[in-house]
Amino acid sequence: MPSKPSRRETSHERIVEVAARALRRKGYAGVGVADVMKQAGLTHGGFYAHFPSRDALLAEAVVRAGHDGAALIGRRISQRQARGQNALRALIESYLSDAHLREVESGCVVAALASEMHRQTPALLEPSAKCVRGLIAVVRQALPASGTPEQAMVIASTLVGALQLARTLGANAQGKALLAAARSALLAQYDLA
Amino acid sequence: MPSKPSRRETSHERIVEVAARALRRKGYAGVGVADVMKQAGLTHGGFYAHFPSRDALLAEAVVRAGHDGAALIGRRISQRQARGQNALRALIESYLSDAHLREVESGCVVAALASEMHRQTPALLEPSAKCVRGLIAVVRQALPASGTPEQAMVIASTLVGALQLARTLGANAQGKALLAAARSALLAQYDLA
DNA sequence: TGTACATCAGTGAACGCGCGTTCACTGATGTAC
DNA sequence: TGTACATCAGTGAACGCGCGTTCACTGATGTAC
Repeated sequence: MPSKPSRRETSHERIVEVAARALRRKGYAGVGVADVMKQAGLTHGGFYAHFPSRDALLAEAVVRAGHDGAALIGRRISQRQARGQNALRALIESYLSDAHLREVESGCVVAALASEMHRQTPALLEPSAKCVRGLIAVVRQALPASGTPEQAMVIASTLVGALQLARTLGANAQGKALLAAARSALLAQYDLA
Repeated sequence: MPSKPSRRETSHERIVEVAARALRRKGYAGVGVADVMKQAGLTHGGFYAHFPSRDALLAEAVVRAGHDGAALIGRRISQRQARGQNALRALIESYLSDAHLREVESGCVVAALASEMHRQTPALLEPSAKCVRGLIAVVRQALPASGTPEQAMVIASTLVGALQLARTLGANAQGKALLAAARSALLAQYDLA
């Protein structure tokens, strides 16, 4: 069993958690050392006792955001499955929900950052690409046994694209209409309507 | 007919063009005044004779990037149609081509910026959202007469998402495989395979 | 259990750099005659 | 067509601010006896 975490460990944890949220809300460039430390209840000077550089924090934050986002969606999917819903339908309706449209900072990191990922340095690109592969793997698991890896990639693309376009149009009628269109198209395509 | 543009006008034009490319290559935050002016063959001091602020340049650059990207894809589509290809197929194969995977700075601005758009100030969000609507309209026009606005939104989502995920995985086997999967899935769905 | 000391997480002032912005000045364009 | 002058685009130095990073110091945690 894990022993009680040290003061240092709990601080580290808190910093990464704050950064993982800031990352999704404001993008890679939007994560500031002083800001993150303040939100974690610390002063900026102590930062370098935890991380060698801002980039090192970002790398941890990407991984953390990936796990957190996946966990949130995972819980939503489980709830729906507990009510007897098919796995793929649960994924589609959770991912393309009005809630996820609004929850940028706690939602899927791929939807939050996809267009910025490819221009990051290798130290950030690698964990970011891992998040993309992770999302595709999640979709793959929700597919019926007959599902192919190619289908998983295409569904992941539609999920990410639809959420991003909807967020740009706004959490209003326009954005919600786009999400609804994507939901029903995907459900129809897999005979889940 | 338009008269010969003044020195001022050609400079302005050049600045916006450079900015529109920088915007797609490096994102909203990556467009620097000094950098853009230098690439346009000018010194940074002269910037404020052309624009009241960096934000004003960005607003023009978003619009310009939208037009430029659409024009490039438009030319590719026309070429394919001239060879007798169906409009929708031409769009899908142009947008999800290996060339577009690499051409970030001259390609579709929505794919280049979608995950950052929703966090911009209204002055930038508005033209950005217009780019999204423009892309959906382009898809709509490529659809057969029986096509619905909802179908256009979903196809646009898949195009944007697939290009972004492929770019994150890299312009290598992985990225190209994702693009190919999205291409054949969309073509199959509309009986164009 | 209590005291003395060593270790260590966190503080806050300071530094340097990059970037947006300003401004006095220069050199080129173009108009008047 | 040529000259004199006014206008205007562009130059480059300078300013202020924010941000990542450093560092000497403080106060809390925890160990030894």
